[in-house]
Amino acid sequence: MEKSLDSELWHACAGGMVKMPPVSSKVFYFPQGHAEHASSSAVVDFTHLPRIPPLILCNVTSVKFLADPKTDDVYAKIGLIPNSSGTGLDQEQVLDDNVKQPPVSFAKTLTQSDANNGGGFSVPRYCADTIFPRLDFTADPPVQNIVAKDIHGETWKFRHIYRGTPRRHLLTTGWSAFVNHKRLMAGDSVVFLRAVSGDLCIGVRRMKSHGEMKTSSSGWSGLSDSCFSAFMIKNANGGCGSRVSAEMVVEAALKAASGKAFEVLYHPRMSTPEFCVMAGTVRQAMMVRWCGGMRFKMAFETEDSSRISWFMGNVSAVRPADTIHWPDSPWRLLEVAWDEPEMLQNVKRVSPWLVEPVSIIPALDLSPFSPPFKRPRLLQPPDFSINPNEFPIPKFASNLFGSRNFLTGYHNNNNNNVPVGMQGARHTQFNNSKFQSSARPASATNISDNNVSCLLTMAQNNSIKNKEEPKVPPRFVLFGRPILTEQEISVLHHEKTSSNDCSFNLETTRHCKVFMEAEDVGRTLDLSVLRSYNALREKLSQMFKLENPVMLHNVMYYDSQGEFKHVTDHEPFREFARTARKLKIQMDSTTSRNS
Amino acid sequence: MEKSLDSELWHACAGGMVKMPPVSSKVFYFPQGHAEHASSSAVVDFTHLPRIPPLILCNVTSVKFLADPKTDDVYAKIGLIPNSSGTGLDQEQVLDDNVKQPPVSFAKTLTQSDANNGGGFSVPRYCADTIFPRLDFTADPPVQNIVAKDIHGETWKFRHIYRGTPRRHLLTTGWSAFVNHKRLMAGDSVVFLRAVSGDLCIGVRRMKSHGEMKTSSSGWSGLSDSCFSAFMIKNANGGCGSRVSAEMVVEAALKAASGKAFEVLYHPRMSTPEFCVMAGTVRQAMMVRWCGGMRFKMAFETEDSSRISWFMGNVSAVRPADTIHWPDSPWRLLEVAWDEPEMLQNVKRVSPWLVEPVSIIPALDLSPFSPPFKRPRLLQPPDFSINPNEFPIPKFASNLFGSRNFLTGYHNNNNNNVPVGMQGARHTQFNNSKFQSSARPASATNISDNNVSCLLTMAQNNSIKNKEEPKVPPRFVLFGRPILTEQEISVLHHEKTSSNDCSFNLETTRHCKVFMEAEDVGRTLDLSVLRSYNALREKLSQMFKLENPVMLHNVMYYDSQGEFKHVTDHEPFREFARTARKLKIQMDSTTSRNS
DNA sequence: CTGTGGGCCGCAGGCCGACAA
DNA sequence: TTGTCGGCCTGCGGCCCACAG
Repeated sequence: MEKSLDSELWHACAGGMVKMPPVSSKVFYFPQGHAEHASSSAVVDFTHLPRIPPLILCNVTSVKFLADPKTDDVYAKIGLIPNSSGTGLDQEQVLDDNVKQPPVSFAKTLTQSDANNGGGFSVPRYCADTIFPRLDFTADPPVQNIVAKDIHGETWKFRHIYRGTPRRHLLTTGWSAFVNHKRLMAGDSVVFLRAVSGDLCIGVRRMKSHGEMKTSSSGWSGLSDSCFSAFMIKNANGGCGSRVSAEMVVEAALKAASGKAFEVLYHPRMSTPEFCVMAGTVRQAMMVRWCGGMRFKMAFETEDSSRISWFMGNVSAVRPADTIHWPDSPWRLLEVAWDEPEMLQNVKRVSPWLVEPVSIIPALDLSPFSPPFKRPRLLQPPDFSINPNEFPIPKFASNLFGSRNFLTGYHNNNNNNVPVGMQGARHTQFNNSKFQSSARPASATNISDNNVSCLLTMAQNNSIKNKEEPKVPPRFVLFGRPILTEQEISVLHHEKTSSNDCSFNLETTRHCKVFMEAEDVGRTLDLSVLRSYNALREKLSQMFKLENPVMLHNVMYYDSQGEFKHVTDHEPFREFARTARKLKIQMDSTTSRNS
Repeated sequence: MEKSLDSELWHACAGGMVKMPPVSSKVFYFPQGHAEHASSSAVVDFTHLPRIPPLILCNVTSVKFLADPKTDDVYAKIGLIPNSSGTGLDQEQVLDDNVKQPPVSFAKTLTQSDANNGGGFSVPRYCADTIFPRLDFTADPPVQNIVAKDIHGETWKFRHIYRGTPRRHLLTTGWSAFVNHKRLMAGDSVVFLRAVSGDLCIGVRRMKSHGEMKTSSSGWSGLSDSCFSAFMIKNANGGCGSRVSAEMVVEAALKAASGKAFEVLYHPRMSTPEFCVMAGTVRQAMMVRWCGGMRFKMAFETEDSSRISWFMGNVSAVRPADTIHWPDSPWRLLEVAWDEPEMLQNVKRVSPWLVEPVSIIPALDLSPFSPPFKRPRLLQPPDFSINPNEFPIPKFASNLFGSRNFLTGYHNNNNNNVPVGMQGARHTQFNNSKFQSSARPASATNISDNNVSCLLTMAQNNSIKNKEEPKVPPRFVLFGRPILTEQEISVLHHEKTSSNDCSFNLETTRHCKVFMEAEDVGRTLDLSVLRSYNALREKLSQMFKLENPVMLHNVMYYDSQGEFKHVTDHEPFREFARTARKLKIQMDSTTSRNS
């Protein structure tokens, strides 16, 4: 029943930043992080429990790669046993596993055209050339049927054709069925992968929901606060039972504290930091003498999961995240001030092993443009005392690593308090000198109302655009859903708030497809052919079978650039119709509803 | 959030046999019945709990009529508080509530054509005439939009048109949306109802799944064993969380036993008997000196939920259903042998208040034609001892009811072991003296073939004629009802007792209209135009789509004068056709049934 | 090279009368 | 009286090319 799925495809779906600890390796388990990860909006309450150490060294006994049967959401079940003997592989011993090349894969974020019900998928040439079976180009047109397995091992057939002027690769027949079955939307990604077995695989990566924008005003998916979790639970309610509950956290933490074997579930795409971290990684990070003002960089996945981006900031304080319950925990030990604070509003604290010190020069010299962190914090005692019983690593013991550590050379060149905390093989391509030369504080963007701000992504060339969200009454804000399961379709019903007022939540997926309550599933509203605001009113009136054209109180949408827009009859409507990605419409139908 | 829904529509959806106790009335709560009702295939386990009385007198503090938002499955939430003071209304005080006429409603089981995505719904004329708003027949075609509210108050709009050749009423536009939204299939029923407010309502009654037929080989839905429940749970699995769980039962039972207020959920369409029964009903039933061999009848809902039918049987034993856990419980006290055992295979035991003794004459006097029940059983100890603490009603204490009891006179006249156990308001129109005066053994009609006989009642003018049943094996005895209400007119069904043998119960009302089983409801058999016995045979054969003319073993009827007649091909048929009021026909169709 | 728009075609949804049960 | 069938029409899904960025 619970068979570990294909690890290659699993990792491709999980994203580039996810590295699962190998079996037999040593990790630190963080109950705090586990609680954060739990899909319960209520904070997991440890107060009534016996004291639990903030981090527990464990051996990894098993790792199962799993996926939600409905949503294809990947997650892992990790078997752990608290390690008192010190056996097990430390990080450097298992590098080979991590270093081995992943199989060739290609991820593409779906465009409107890919995701709309029009039919086809535009295959990037690189993907067709390197991953798909070779076409016979002597045929006219060159065409073949390809078969791809999804994460569950289900096979999907697609017609792959090379046609059009100019010629391009397309998936036609079969694609629409895949999109509908997986309920993909523009913005989601598909991953094609040629497994080492030779099988072609296809995976799904959901967009980090639009709802996230509203809740967190962050388009970033890397780290985020627990308010995210609240959203995702609600979202996953109708779904599987595989989410992490508060009870599971408590159970795991108690077992860990008492030395018993336990299991944890980890959802790599849930936007909370890993809570089972390779022991070596943590140890290295904690060898750094963290102090206020230190400059660092940290990797985040871009919104479309296609790339990794680095953000920079300064440590503004070093102190435990929860001084009451976890006074001696290194979890989220660092309070940080980002160079681009608007982008990462919800990331106030990070754990040391997630960041990498970059600055040779102490941060005290920052220019007036830098974010206003509090100087007094810099003067707080910079050394954070860790209970040596739990964390028996000397703070300045880089020499301990000796020549076995691939970072040694780097260390030796920077031994004047220089923080070092790289993790895994991920950053080997980094050219430090280059990075540091370009690292400078960004200008601080002042945001007046932080309840309604939105931040978006994300440009071609790794540059970040920031857009502020207009202030609107919250009831009109569309709370997007990343996925519509069969169950959820009817959740997306219209809500009759009063006798004369209907609020419809519509989601345009793709181009013009509108998901509505069950009876109207699949009905399409072709925004693109509508030339005017009034045309929209009439069209909606038709669709909902209202006797008179609806009064639209409010139409708001996110366009393809992630810009939040408010539509009125005075605005250029065509632009709306062309670019709307998600919208919410507040209708006033004083007439009763047909059908 | 949890607002009680429209009671009229709720009752229409729940079915004709469901009577909810009014607020302030007194009921007996049966933990055993509650456990049976629980949607858990695992038996609720009371063994580890403190002893709980088998029945607990409670006051009804609230009744909320609810429906599952997804499936429209109706259920009630009943607030109860154990009654120690004896306050609250007893049954007879609330008769008025029960007696009031239900609003006019019509249920139709969906045909393939109705449930197709082809589009429309064929409206039976009766429904269109009596329930829908009147069409303007001067228009061509006559057409209107009708609006109906579902159980949640949502409005649905349908185009109602009168067209086709020959003309018929149809619902077109809007119907498909309704079918899809409610996920209706052929075999499910819709209920149209004209509320007292004047609103048109539309409700849904799901088929008691196909599986049931196989599981139980019973088309009846009234009472059934728990094997039904197991199936229905499975059916409802995807549904709401409002089902009754074992935990809820335990909680309710504990609270009830300790005198605390509690709430129960009751799903009327789950095919388990009510476990909150009007106190008066239970008391009356328990005043009967139940003993083996007693003859009774019991009402069941027909498969299509459209009508109520009566089955007869004999009490084969009187003893608690669960001698170990509930040794002194009246719940399912009677072990019964049905006249038509194949029909009710799963109903082995019933509670006394669900059945009604029918025979005036002690079963000992039955003629040799009578069914061969075992004499020894009659000699078993007939008195069932009930713990007086829990059930403080003397067995022969009709005097306790005093003048408040409408049955008192009747009791007094029949104190020689005569079973009496009338229930509810159903029989209030019974005129006892009249009944008794006319009660005499009918001349035993000697029937050569005792496999086929029939008997009926009836009269024009509210007078009741009592006819003794011919002595025939009980399985073929149809027991008519003293009064035909408008509802009851179409009580009919056909029972396929074996592969080659169909037995049809037909009831003619008024002149010549014959209603038949679900698929044929409303089909008329115009007796008056039939000139011969053979014509009847052919006609019936047509109606039931039999390949050959049916063999009529027996046709018997009461005419408008209440005379009992036996029709053969030698009898004057025309007279039969003109005067028959009720009849039963036993067919022999050696040919198998079409369609 | 690849995203988007529009044309076009086939099919399913849905309304109809014919016909027979 | 009403269930089912086949016809017919419309609108949507889906495949195609043109064109532009």
